[in-house]
Amino acid sequence: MLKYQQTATEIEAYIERHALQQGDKLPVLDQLIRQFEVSKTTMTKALELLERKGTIFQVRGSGIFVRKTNRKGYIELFSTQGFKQNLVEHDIQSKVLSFELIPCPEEIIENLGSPPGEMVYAIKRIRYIDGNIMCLEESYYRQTIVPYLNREIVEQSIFEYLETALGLNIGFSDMYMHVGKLPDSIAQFLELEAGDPALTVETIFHLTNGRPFDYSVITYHYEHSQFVVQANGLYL
Amino acid sequence: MLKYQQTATEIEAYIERHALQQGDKLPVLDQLIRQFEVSKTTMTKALELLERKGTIFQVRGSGIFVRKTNRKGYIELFSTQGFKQNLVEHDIQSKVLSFELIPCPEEIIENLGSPPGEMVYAIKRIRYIDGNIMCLEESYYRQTIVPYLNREIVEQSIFEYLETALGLNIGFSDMYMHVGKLPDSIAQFLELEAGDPALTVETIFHLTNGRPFDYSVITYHYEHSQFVVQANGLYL
DNA sequence: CATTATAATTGTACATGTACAATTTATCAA
DNA sequence: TTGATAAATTGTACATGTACAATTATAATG
Repeated sequence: MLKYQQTATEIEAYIERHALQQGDKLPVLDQLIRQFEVSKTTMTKALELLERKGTIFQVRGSGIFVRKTNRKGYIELFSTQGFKQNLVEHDIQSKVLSFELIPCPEEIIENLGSPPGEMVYAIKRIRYIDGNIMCLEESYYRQTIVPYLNREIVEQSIFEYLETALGLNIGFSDMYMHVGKLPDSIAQFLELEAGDPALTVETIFHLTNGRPFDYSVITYHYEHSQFVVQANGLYL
Repeated sequence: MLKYQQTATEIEAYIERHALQQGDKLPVLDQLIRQFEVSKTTMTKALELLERKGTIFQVRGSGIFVRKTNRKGYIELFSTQGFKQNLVEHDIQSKVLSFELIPCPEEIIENLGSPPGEMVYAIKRIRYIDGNIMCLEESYYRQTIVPYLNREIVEQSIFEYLETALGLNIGFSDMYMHVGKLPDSIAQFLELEAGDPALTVETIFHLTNGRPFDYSVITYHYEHSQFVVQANGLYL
């Protein structure tokens, strides 16, 4: 683990240990540097990371303050997959509806940039959050990049397997979101009525080297999912 | 404008000028440093900014590559307000339904952290994208921070006024999203039926110093809005 | 010709240091 | 007490430099 990531984790632990709340002030930068025994660069990067994550905000001339949402039960939309809720990890279960290795379907090719005839793992599963149906997920993994998957892995967290067991470096993703009426074919999986509202999120995941390896379509159960995003201005 | 922001803008111009496409390689770091005549720190920060923005991605040992979505017509969800679409700014119009200065309503107080009795500008407007109804927006601005607003400003871009005319520094925001069925009261503004699907986004905007100044609830027209987010892993 | 080992390329991590801008605190005048 | 002014505090911008890890290109080997 990189030093600035490690430092960020330690600062999070510090916040937790001291039970700091929204708006509470952290030690001054110089103090943090001495306290955690890192250089200014490293501390700055650690703080920047936490700022992007929404854990703190920094005010020049004033100090470094913790940032917390006061709402509970929201899913963090950008938790690099792996549905995390505010502070609390929740109980996520998966029921695998289908799992097969097939030639990449036409309509997926453009999203994954697959060469013709490439094989992909096609997985359909229902995901539960604390016992409630959260979403239906259909995902496609390029076998060229993910050489092996099995039903057991797919019942757990696929991404954790990719990162730890396969050592893949997940980089960035393009997400496309829209709202619409549920078609009957999907409604039945979510135990909802056709025509009910639904949020659909298509995501193309890339490795750090830019190669797309996973295309997924997630349809959320509108009653069992709400999202929080702690954003930082992009300016420019 | 800061040097690294300026540099980032110039690199964007470079990409545009050379008509670089998805996956095309930029000059190597050292070359960029010489070419744009900045230090390594500045160039790195500029590139990091563009990476967060989703304009490029960097691969160690390999190079810097441009990143572009191939889909058109999606609204960038995190364009620091000011609905921007992929590359193209679109024609945004606003119809002001109501504009008043009132004591902060009960249910808004907790979101804005207003002291009791504080006055807020309450604005309700419909926003059109290329002539189509995009969303209904209800927003509340604390008069303590935004001392003056008028109907004319509100018909244009409020945020631009805040930043340029008032010199406010917009920092970060908390967004809460959920999907549901339209109540009749809102459906009529969007020219939809009650029960139709809708995405509702509540946002609390803060200044760089952490003070919340704007709470807004936006209900999107499900047929005239879809969103793109180009995310970068957060790790940790 | 394919494979493996080696070297060159290229971006990232990290350290140190200077200057500065936004904020807060202290000081002083009215 | 109030309000302006100066000083101290504190984070950010920016420059330079070293070391290193991931990738790619090259050379050596069978």
